[in-house]
Amino acid sequence: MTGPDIDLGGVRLPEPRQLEAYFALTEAVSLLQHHVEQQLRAEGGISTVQFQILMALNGVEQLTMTQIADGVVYSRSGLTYQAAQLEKAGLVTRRPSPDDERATLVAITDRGRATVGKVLPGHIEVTRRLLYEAVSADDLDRLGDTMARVRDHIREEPPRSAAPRRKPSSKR
Amino acid sequence: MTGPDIDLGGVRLPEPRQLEAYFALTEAVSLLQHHVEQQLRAEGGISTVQFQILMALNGVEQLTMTQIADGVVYSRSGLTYQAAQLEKAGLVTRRPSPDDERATLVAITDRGRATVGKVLPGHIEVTRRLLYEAVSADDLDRLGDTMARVRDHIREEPPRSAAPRRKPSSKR
DNA sequence: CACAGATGCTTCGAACTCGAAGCACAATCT
DNA sequence: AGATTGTGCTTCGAGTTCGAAGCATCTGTG
Repeated sequence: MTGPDIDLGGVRLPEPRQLEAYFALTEAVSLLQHHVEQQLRAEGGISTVQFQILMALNGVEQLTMTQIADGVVYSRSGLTYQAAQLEKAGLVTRRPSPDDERATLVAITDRGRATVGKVLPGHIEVTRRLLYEAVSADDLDRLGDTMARVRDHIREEPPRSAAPRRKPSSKR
Repeated sequence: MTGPDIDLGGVRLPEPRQLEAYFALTEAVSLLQHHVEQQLRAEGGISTVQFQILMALNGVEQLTMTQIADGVVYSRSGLTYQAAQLEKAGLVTRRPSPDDERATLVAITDRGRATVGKVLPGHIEVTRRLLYEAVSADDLDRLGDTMARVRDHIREEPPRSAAPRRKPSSKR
């Protein structure tokens, strides 16, 4: 996996190709997300996070806050805030779990489902126009495979809250 | 999340493969950016945006706010805020352009360069561990090509909400 | 030159975000 | 059981973000 890197002043820099891939990746996704945000706000009055929460709830009966947070890359407190917003807008309901008094069960309402239905076409249209249109079906497949692998790889990362191994490891 | 033939509000969704690619893409990048954010904050006390701004300024002598904004996906007002933060921290300088009194010229300071140098190794390490490690050099090349194409494609998009090319109605 | 519109940036208000701290309930230990 | 530790979520404060509106300057046209 580790290609031949350039050693420069003790810092191993990745090859230009690697950097290029990384920058293109983050920039393209930023641009994509920006357009998506606009569309969701304009057509449904919701944010991307809210849309993601609604999508997570759409197929299932209900989820706890923790279960939602596991699916969405988001802070717990931020999720609390957004869940409150969604409840205020009548798109979800919240109630304490009967099994565990600490847990909050969140469920999507008919109105929430309606909002998803109203916003989804435009969302798909945007992604189609910006993403699918730019790459071949074949490349898109490969892209999906690669990013799924990256996603799983990062998910498997150990929590780095207490392991700052700060060692240049004198291998010179 | 649901079956193969998803129909919400009479909308036909793209192929599952396409959706999978899109979701994997956004999720993986979100996870990656989260880790990057942590590293930059911990080792250099700066945010991702600030890092991007510094990186944009690193090679050149100076840039206007607009030029920076063109490179970073970010709102103008947000850029003003962050530039003020960076100036307060002594990492950049700001001064009005001699050519155009409206324009603000931003330049990185030695201290700014030092911060970049301090933070870059860790940044590279994180991307290596999370991204490069998960995919083969070959796939990474392909990924870079694809995302560069997507980026350019989106950049070419007509600014649908930014440029009011049609406002002939009433006089004011 | 006058002046209307464009351009570059900042200010403003409101909304959003995060981590730390807090609260209440649950599980585990002795 | 009582005490201790863990878990699920919310609250809180500080900082960040955006778009709209505002200000100053520039440019094009007559």
